[in-house]
Parts: sequence; C-alpha cells; structure tokens
Amino acid sequence: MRRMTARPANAHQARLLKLLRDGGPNSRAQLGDQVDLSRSKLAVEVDRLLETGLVVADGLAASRGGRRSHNIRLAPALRFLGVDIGATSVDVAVTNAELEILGHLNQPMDVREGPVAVFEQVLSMAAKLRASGLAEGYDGAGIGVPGPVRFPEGVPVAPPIMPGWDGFPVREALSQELGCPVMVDNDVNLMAMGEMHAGVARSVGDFLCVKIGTGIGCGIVAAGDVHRGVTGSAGDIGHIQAVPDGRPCACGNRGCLEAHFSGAALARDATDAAQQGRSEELAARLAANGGLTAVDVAAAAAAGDATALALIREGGDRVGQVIAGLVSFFNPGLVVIGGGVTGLGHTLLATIRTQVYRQSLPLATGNLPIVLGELGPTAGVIGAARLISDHLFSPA
Amino acid sequence: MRRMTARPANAHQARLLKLLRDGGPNSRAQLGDQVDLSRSKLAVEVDRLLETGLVVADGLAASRGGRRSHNIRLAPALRFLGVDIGATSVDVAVTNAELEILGHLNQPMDVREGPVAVFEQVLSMAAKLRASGLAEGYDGAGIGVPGPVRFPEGVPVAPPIMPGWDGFPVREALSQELGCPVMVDNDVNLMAMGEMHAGVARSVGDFLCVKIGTGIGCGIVAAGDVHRGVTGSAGDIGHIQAVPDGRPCACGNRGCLEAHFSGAALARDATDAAQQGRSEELAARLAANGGLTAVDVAAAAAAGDATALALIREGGDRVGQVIAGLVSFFNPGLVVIGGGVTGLGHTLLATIRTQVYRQSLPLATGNLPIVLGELGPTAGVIGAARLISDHLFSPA
DNA sequence: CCGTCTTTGTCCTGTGAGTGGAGAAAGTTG
DNA sequence: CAACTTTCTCCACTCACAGGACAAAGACGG
Repeated sequence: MRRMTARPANAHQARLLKLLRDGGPNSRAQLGDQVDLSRSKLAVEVDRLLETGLVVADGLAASRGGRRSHNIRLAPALRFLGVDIGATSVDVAVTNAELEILGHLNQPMDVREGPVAVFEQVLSMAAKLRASGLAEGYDGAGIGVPGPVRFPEGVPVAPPIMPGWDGFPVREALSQELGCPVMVDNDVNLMAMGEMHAGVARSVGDFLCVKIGTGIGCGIVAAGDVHRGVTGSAGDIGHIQAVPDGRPCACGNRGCLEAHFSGAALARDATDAAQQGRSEELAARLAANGGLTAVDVAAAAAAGDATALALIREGGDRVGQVIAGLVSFFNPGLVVIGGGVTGLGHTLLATIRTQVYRQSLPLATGNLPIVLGELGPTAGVIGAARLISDHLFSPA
Repeated sequence: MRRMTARPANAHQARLLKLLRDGGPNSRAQLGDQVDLSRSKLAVEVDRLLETGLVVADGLAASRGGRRSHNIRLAPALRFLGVDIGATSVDVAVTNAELEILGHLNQPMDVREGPVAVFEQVLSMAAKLRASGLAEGYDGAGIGVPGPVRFPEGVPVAPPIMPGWDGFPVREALSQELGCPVMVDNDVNLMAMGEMHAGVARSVGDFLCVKIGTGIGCGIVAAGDVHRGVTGSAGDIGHIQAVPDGRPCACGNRGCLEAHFSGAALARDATDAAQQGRSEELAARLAANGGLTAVDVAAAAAAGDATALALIREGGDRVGQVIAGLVSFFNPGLVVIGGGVTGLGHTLLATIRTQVYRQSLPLATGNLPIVLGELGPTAGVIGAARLISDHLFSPA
C-alpha cells in the first residue's frame, strides 16, 4: 500500500499545509488572506499541492454573496500515529492530517521491560487500530519516551527510569517496522506540543508545561518552539533540590523534588499513612485494592480525608516552590499542569498557585495563568502527531 | 553633522553587514564563501552597500596567488555608544562598527537618583568621549539598565532597585538627546550578548550568564537569541528562594538568593564579621576604609583570612545550588559567571562548580563548562553596542 | 621577459519566482 | 434580467538570481 510520498517543495507549500492542518479546510481565497502571496502565485502552489495529492479539493462551500469557493483540504486518507510511552502504560492513537484523534488505545505496560518488548506491544496496538478500519497505513509516527532524547537522531540517552533504552535507535527501529518516517521526543515536550496545538496553550508563545506522573518533568516552549537543551535533558526538573537534606532519591542525592512529590512518592506516602493508622479512608482502600495510587489519594481527599488532603498540600507546596523559581527565571506567559496526578485537581492547583504567587515577583506573576491541561491523556499522542506532521510538512 | 542614515535594504545586505561586523574586513570572494549567493548577486548587493556608504572599499589585500582582492569593510566613521547603567556606577564606551572599544569611561553613580540625573551624567560622558576625538557623533546607542525592560518599547517596568525609573521612556528620551536610534535592555542580557559576541560564549547557542553584582541576575540565551520572557523579567533569579525561612529580603519574602549572596549581602556579612571580631583582616580594612565591599572580602580571602573564605564558600554554595536547578531545567551548553563579585575568583568558581556538578544530573553537567566571563566590565557596553548594531543592521 | 596558472571581479543572458490587472465563472439581490 | 460580489484563472511584465564567459591582476617557472 503506497502512503504519502510527497513533501512540500518549498516554504510556501509548507506554510499552506500547516494552515490547513491547524485551521481545517479553507478556500483558496481564505488561504490567500493568511499567507501574503498574490492570488496567482497562491493558485500555482495550491495546484502543485493538488498534483502531489497532499491536498484535495472536495466540493463547494456555501456562497458568501458571490461565486462559491472550492474547499481545499489535506488528503483525507493521511494518517499519523501518535505514541506516548509512559512509565507504566502506553497510549497509541491514530489521527488524520488535521491531528484529530480517530482512535485511541491505552494499555498498562512497564518501560523497564525494555524497548523490544514495548515495541512489540506498540506495534500490535498500531495494527489493531489499522485493523479496525481507521487507517490503511501510517504516513508518519511520533513517539514520546519518558526520558531525555538526542533529538536529531531520535535516540534516548541515559534515561534514569528506563534502563535498557540508552542508545537504542528508537527512530530507526520504529521507522523500519512501520515503514514510515518517525520522530522521537521526550514525553513532556510532546504534552506541551499537544496543549499548544489543541489545548489550553493555543496561541501562547512562551509557556511551561509541568507533567506530574510517575516522575516530574517540564516542557519548555520559548517563542513557539520547544527548548530541548544541548543534550536533550532540558525540563528535567525532577531532581532539582526541593528540600535541603531531604529524602534520599534514586539518583543518589537527597531532597529531590521527585522524591518528595510525584505519583510514585505520593503512593508511598499514602501507603505509609494507611499502615500507620493515620487515615481510615486510605487504609480501607489499601485493604480493598492491595495497593494505593494517586487516584486513591484523590478519592480520599474528595471524601474529606484530612491526611490525604495534607499529603496533597504538602506535595503541592514542594512543586509550587520549584515552579515559583522557574517562573522567576523563565517568565512564561502560562503554566500548564498535567500528567497523572492532575486527578488531584483543584486542591493541588490551589496550593501550587499560592506558592507561585507568593514567591515570585509581581511582574512575573501579575498576569500569569496557572491552569490544568485541557487534553488529559490525549495531550501526548496529539503532540506526537504534531511532531511528525511538523516534520513532514516542512520542505524536504 | 549627518550620521548613518541608510539601513540594509534586504536580508542579504543585513547578513553581509553582520559578517563584516563579526569577521572584520573581507574581500568579495571571502564574503561569497559565507553567504551562499552567486558571485554576481553578491557583487550587486555589495555595490549597493557601497553606494549607501554603509561599507567602503579601502585598498587591496595581499595576493593569495592570483589577483589581489579589494578589502570591503564597514564604514570606518560609524560609531556606536554602549551604556551600562549599574546600581552604583555607569560605564559608557564608544565603539566602531566592528564593536571594538575605542574609548571607555566609568563613573560612580547611584541609580536611585532617578533617570534625569543619571541621563545628565551619561550624556556628559558621551560628550566627553566625543570631545576627545573618538567620535564625530553617534550612529546608534545601546543602553542597559539594572531591571526588567519592556523590550519593544525600551521602557523599564517595575524595577525594584531603581524606583523612579518605572515607565520612564528611556529609549525615546535618549534617542531625542543623542539624535540617533537607541535600544534598551536589561544589563544582564547585555552582558550575555557581550560574552556571546567577543567573550567566552563565542559560537555557543545555548548558555546562561549569571551576573553577581549588587544584585543577581541571569542572561538566558536559547538558540542564539536572548530570552526575555513575556514581561521582560526573565532571568530575575535574585528572588528565587535559596534558604527556606531564611533572611528577610527587601521584596518582602524570606530566604531570597539575593538576600544571602550578592555584592550587597556580602558587604553586610563582612561588616558584621569585622564588628563581631571574627576576622582581624576584615576589621582592619573596615577601620581603614570606613566600609567594606566585595573587593575587601576578596583581598582578605587572598590573604588567607578564614572568615572571608567561609563567607565566599557559603555564598557560592547558595548560588551554586540555584544554578544547579537552572542547569537541570535549561540544560545549557555553558555557564558564564560575571559581575562585580568575580573578583572573588577561583574560590567562588570552585564552590559553584562543586554544587552544580554534585546536584545536577550527569547528562546535563557531563560536558558543561562553568567559567568566569572574559570581558569583565566591558561585557555590558560591548553587548549594548551589539544590541543596537543588530537593530541597525536589520532590514528597515 | 613570456606564457601559463590562479584568484578576483564584472558582464550578460537565461530561467523561474512573483506581482498585478483583466476578465471569466458562478453566485446573490432587487 | 441587470447590477453587484466573490472566487478563480490567465497573461504579461518585473525582478531576483544563477552560472558561464571573460577581463583584470597577480604568481611562478622557465
């Protein structure tokens, strides 16, 4: 089965493709309003895109008082695969060229099983989505992994929570298996791109996206571009010292943010509290499920459990303090909170806000919204699709 | 007296001007090797620049085995004014178009006297430089102020240490007085630009430039561009919490980095130590000068005074800890330490390095140089000249 | 001193990108 | 059915740019 072979031949075509991706179908006239090209030149470029099959003209739009326009849209058969590998689960989704999710699967998994096992699972999920008729094949795939990535090569480097992935040629391997171009990035960066494309960060050029899941990371967007740092580890805030001489962390230091607040730390704290008899609510849940997660803490807090609330507040204080520092440093226009623990909801958010607004200078916080992500678990896969589409919709 | 009136007419010309600024005089052939234009097109653009007077052809270069080339250089009469307003002194310098310092003045001053008084002083210094024959006039000026700046307008906003400057139209006022274009930025950003142009950060795209003077700030360069944040307060790290429940700070919080280590804090600590009899060395200097500054502490430390050394180490630990967090977050390729307290030299640097290398993840620090700035007090004025030249050497 | 080679710079022509206007096509409205 | 709008196409003209031919100016060996 032949998939997308063509790429935009020049910057104009790339621009048009991205406009159609982000703005949906458009007439030639509407496109002309957005690109600062003469109508004639625009017509030429659109015609060339039509020839390549990247875009199609389907039907006429309603008249706006004159001749009806032809709708130009991205080829409806284009399919992108978005993969978001977390520490304990995988998300795989198919999107169309406008990055709308057509189908989405989520399965539990352990990254520590290594790339081979995980890839097998990802490929079977991709095959299942294809088999269900959502895609005849994939024109490109984006994949996020929970660790630093050498971006140009698409290779994880020194990932703390996923040993066995270090140096594994993710991009190349997946590209081989799927038979399409692949781009790899850190999962947090993809979440940021997702929220920038279709979530709360639409049309925000400078923002931070803090993802609190099993670990903690931060996507950094400056002037509309993701900042990845020189070795791809930018945003790795989990090991910033939050508590002087605090708890020992897996990294060898003490007092790391991640050791004091993250999905894993919260679960451990809750279990301790339950076992020590400090919370009946949590103890009951522990007995019922045989284990506790952030979800249990959220439920207990919602039920009014004081211990659970205290845990959330304490954690929120830690994260808030670190975020306050980052806000002073980076002066973003928006802070997005996402990841697994967003189930903790308003209590967490309120605590973080209090810390940030109290500790950062008014000039930096005066007009700074701190909000929860809008897309939840789909942020990562949408970001992944966006990543590969950005790549494919650029001149070859 | 007529000054530079022309601006590059297109991106090619702008590129050529910047090449000549950063690389010095060049032949057409050498320029051609750097710009990816045909020789004919290049010749046309160079001719146009010659017509405008922005560049001149002066003499022939030595032969390299064939016809001798004509030297093309930026107009030798072009003069930029670089102004660096600190908390307690002003630096003013004249540069040629290659941003080489032709004359440099430094005078003590107190920003708190307000913009009018300070401007008077700056203008008289600029006049003195002109009178000494270094410049017939100024083609542009860059100015750095020790506080956040709304960059597009060139107006300081809510600057904590310089009340009275809030909202003062620095750019417009100075432009009026000098009769040339002016650009305004934060002093730390200009230091970063200076080190990027002619100092240790040459050809580094992502780095941090920490300036420790009366206060503490950090210049952020991402992908070769200064990141200023949405309100111009990016890099304002002086009020990041360094010590939980630490010393009260002028900003109203406790434990701010600036309250624990900066030129001002260090002077205060040293004075306390001298008065409490903890250091004979410092006490002697206090008696001799009637006051202490970071310079005294540096001298005492150099003389082997244990208390002075301890003060430096303690401060270095604080700054190092904060920098460690920023390194984890931003993943720069270089950290430059500059500002008044660089006189503390190797002791300070060693302490900072220890903290950063100990607290940040190996991937971020593995190949991370942490060095002192190369330009000292000239970094700011060179950065200022670079700022305005970047502006003037861009298409109008 | 002279021919050959190298480097630098200029000139000229062909190509393709891009603009802007004329006008055709396809509507709406009165 | 005429007048007006909006959309799209066609065409002629301009300008940017590449690339080759060629002139200028020097090095170098014989």
